[in-house]
Amino acid sequence: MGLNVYNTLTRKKEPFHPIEEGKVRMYVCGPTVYNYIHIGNARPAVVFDTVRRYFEYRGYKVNYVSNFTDVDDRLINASKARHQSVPEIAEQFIKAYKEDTGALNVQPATVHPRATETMPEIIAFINKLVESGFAYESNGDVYFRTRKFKEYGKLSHQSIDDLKAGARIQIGEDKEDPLDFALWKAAKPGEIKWNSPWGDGRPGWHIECSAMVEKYLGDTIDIHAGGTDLTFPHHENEIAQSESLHHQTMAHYWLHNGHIQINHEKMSKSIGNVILVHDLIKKFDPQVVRFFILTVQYRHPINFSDALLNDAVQAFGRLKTAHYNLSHRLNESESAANETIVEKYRKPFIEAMNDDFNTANAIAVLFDAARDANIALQNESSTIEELQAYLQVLTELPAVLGLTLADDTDRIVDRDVEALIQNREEARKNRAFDVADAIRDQLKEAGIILEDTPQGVRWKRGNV
RNA sequence: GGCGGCAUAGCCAAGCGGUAAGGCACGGGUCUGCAAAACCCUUAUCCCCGGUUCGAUUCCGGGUGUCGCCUCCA
Repeated sequence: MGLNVYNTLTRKKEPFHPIEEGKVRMYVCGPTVYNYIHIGNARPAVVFDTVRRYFEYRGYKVNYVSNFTDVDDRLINASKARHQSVPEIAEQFIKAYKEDTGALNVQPATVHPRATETMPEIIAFINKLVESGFAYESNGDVYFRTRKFKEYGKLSHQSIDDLKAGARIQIGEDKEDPLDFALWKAAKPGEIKWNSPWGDGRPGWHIECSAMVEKYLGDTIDIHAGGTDLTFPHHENEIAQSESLHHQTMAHYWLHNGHIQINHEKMSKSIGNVILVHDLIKKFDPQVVRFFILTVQYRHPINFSDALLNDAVQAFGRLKTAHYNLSHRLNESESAANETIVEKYRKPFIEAMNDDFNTANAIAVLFDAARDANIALQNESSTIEELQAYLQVLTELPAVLGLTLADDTDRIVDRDVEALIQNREEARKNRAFDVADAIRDQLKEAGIILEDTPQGVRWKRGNV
């Protein structure tokens, strides 16, 4: 069975067929860089990074493009508030974005285009729309003639007349129709601006994505993705712009991730419940945050809370412990993994991911492997090849999800600790358990937890 | 008002025609000098009412609850 993906356009799961054999062209709408990213921004980054990793795992070459919106109203407002220029603010938060997503083990995109660096293409795009009658200039602004694009509403499955009720015209706008949207906005005095055939100004939000997709990926791409809220109007508008110009499908598959909620309600500034990644990863291991995000199918909403994250800490710890205990037992020994065992978990994992990237089920396979590994670990007759296979499974499969179970703590202990462990072993041999237990308590105070196993003492760092 | 998602054990979450994966927590047990880690066992009238079917958590209709988009918010 091949890969099936849920397509917002058709509201169905469809078999995935790339335009070009063995290659995937995908575009993911990126952030507006006027602040640190919140966990809602992190979800698409993590989810679609996982999609990308899975494609690569299956042998595809992925051209992954994700933009930075580095000029818009919010950046201009931030610029005024902070008395910094728009480029300065953008630069600062692009850097922060890379740090935060990097911590979540999100790989950099193949290309991260910026709106301000795509200006010639954006202006040319608008120009062609004006020439073909799909757009018109009005007092220095340029608007898209929405009704002229007959398929408008096909992505969000809304009829144009239903949409009309919700459309509004802002003060100062001069549209022919309330549904029309801005491609270019005339600069107000003092605002950052670029020269264009319609006077100084800056691009509207939707046009940058159309221009970037065209520039970096072509007229038709495989996958276009983003948060569910982007379905309308952002993606609908992108389709209108690109397809009225190119006369061909903009993207074959439209993927949208569900939102993150706090206490079962929307995370928003007005409610004051926004959680920044920047802050969250001070409290929780970023890997756990990524793991937690992936425990839920990407299209469904996720509720966030410390209690839920703490459960995830426990769950993820179980996986890490299994990996660590395998490594400890295998120590330095180099041996081939038993392929039959590896396949036993690889197969259901792939099956899960093939079903619209069902990471929840994929993670369940990881837990099955961990349990079986623990059993094998207790069984004295287990062969090195078998144990090596479990280690392989618990390395290879998590990596597809962007997770690493390998122990990353500092394994170097100072000589005093080393000596204490030795002393305790001596004491235990002599059945001087009070002495041994005292040493164990002492080390526990110092954050080192000892575990006795048939293969000798094993230690790990831990709090309490 | 238009469009859509969701409702499964104490909690989180898969499954989506043949009487329920996985995780966290709780309780009991095994192993251990004692622990730790681990393993085993235990825990579900799948929101309600109709319908289709030999059979429905799974499909259809209705209802209730809940979340969201229709405001350049991922």
